[in-house]
Amino acid sequence: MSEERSLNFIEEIVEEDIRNGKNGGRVHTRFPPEPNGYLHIGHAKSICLNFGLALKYNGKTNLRFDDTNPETEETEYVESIKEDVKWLGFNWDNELYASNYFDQLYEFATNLIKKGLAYVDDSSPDEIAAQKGTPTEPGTPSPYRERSIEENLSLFAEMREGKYPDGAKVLRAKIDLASPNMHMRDPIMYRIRHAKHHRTGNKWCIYPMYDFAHGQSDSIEGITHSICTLEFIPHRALYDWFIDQLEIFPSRQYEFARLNMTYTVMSKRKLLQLVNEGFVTGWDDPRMPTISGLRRRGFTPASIRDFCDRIGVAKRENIIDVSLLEFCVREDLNKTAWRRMAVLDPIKLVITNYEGEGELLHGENNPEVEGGEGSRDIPFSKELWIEREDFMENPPKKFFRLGPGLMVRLKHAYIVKCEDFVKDEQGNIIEVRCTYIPESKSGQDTSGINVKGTIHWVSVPHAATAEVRVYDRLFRSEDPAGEDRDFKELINPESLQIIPKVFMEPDLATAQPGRGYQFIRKGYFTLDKDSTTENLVFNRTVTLKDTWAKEVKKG
RNA sequence: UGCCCGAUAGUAUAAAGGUAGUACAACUGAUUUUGGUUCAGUUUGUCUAGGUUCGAAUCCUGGUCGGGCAACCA
Repeated sequence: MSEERSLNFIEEIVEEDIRNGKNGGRVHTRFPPEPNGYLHIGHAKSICLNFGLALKYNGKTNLRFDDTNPETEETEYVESIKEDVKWLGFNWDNELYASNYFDQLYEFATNLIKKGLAYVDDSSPDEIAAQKGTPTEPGTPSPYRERSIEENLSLFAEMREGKYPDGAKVLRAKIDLASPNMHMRDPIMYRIRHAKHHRTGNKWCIYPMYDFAHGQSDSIEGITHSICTLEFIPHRALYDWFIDQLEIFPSRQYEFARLNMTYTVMSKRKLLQLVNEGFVTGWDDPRMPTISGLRRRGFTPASIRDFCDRIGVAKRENIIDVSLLEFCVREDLNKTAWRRMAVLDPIKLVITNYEGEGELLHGENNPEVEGGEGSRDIPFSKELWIEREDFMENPPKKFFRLGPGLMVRLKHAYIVKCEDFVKDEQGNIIEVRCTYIPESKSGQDTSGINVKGTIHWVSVPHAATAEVRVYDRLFRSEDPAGEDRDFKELINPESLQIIPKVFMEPDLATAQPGRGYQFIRKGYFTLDKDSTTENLVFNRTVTLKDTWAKEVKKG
């Protein structure tokens, strides 16, 4: 039933390559995270693209950690990345590390030295920066640029042996100091870092730079389509140059525009700041755009995959409306979440003419599915909690809820009519008094009465309680990273609202972790990892679409 | 002032010289025991100026605007 979809520009390239028999029609991609932070929704776009291509064209995808900078990388990040990729629903063909190739990379570097295409430079970082010139002026040669091959070879070996301190020397490619592409002006290939690496330990004290690791790793793995983001476009010339000079498998690099989303920051650096400076509780704070944050918030893998599918892949800078993500998760949860009732901001409703102990009513788990996926019992009694906002002393014309003399249906129960209400000394409504229509019982209504509104409720004596965490967008600005101010000043102070005691139907006391629940009329919720059997904690994933709220706003 | 990308409704994304379409958002209305869902519909677009062509979002030229490029980060 899949409707014909047009190809994105990368799929077009891949199909063109297959048609031409390039690489024997083989398609091999890779997802290459640096293990220096947690994955976010922007990475999900790249993951879906890379793994999606392999799935679509019967190819393979490697998970390769780009771990060439021991100072920022940690095993914790490796583990979280693996968990997130798996959770999104993808299986990699090989788990690999750029650090696997350190020996090979060292050989490659030596080869270039032997060809007179690389040299050891003793210049300081400042001197090298100065030697690069500016975009409009050519660079100038380092005084060490013309060292002999033999000298370079032995110096480079000494660098590896640990004879020099950090920063004393680097290995540079000898390319073109006048190139209009700054990246071709004798880029650094290796630097000295006496740092322990999370995988190779203290074996190395020289580490390759991105440009001398990424393309070579692609090539070693036989990657056919190396897909990265737009900022690497100027690196492509270098990527190709190294492959040409080394005469190794010609992987090809293609660039697409990274994902940006409204009301969100997406750089790992900024997300790290939010974590380190305590603006959020961690990488998996449900307000974070990280995969782990979204998971904890209650987003489903299917909804994120669907989102990535809908946003498309192109080369133009973009900023996706976060409401699309919300739409995707609502669409998925609407079909899968079990319906339950919970009252977040309670007032009491007393049914004055209801006699007896109460009764057990029934509600199907999921009205979107044939058969409702079974049902649960809902205890009903004379005293109920209802939502404060479902009663108004002086309701406007189109208010289909409770008010003096107004009737509503209690979901899965009876129609009630408001007869009276009670206020406290401050004038707050604390109780609504109603009569019910005994013949209006849900499913066997013979009353003939039609009411416009239905509200949710929870029986007072039977109610379970839980903490509910209500989230709003983390930033007040549509483009927090794009404004002049520090993005942290734009944090929404109301991004988290904790409701310590919410009344809910007792069935929710046995809610299952990882399952989505729709609290009828209030939104989608899921159990938080802080939840215990004694103290339930729910996160609000997303609200329901609320056309009434819009109506109210308009006045 | 150099080089490199890019420009289609509010936001994204199609149309490979031949009817500018789709999704989200917004707005109407119908249905509804969730003001949810579903359904029907409406509004809104090819950066600009020339050129090629029977015909241009698409090809060519100039301009405008936006973004990127000078980490021992990736």
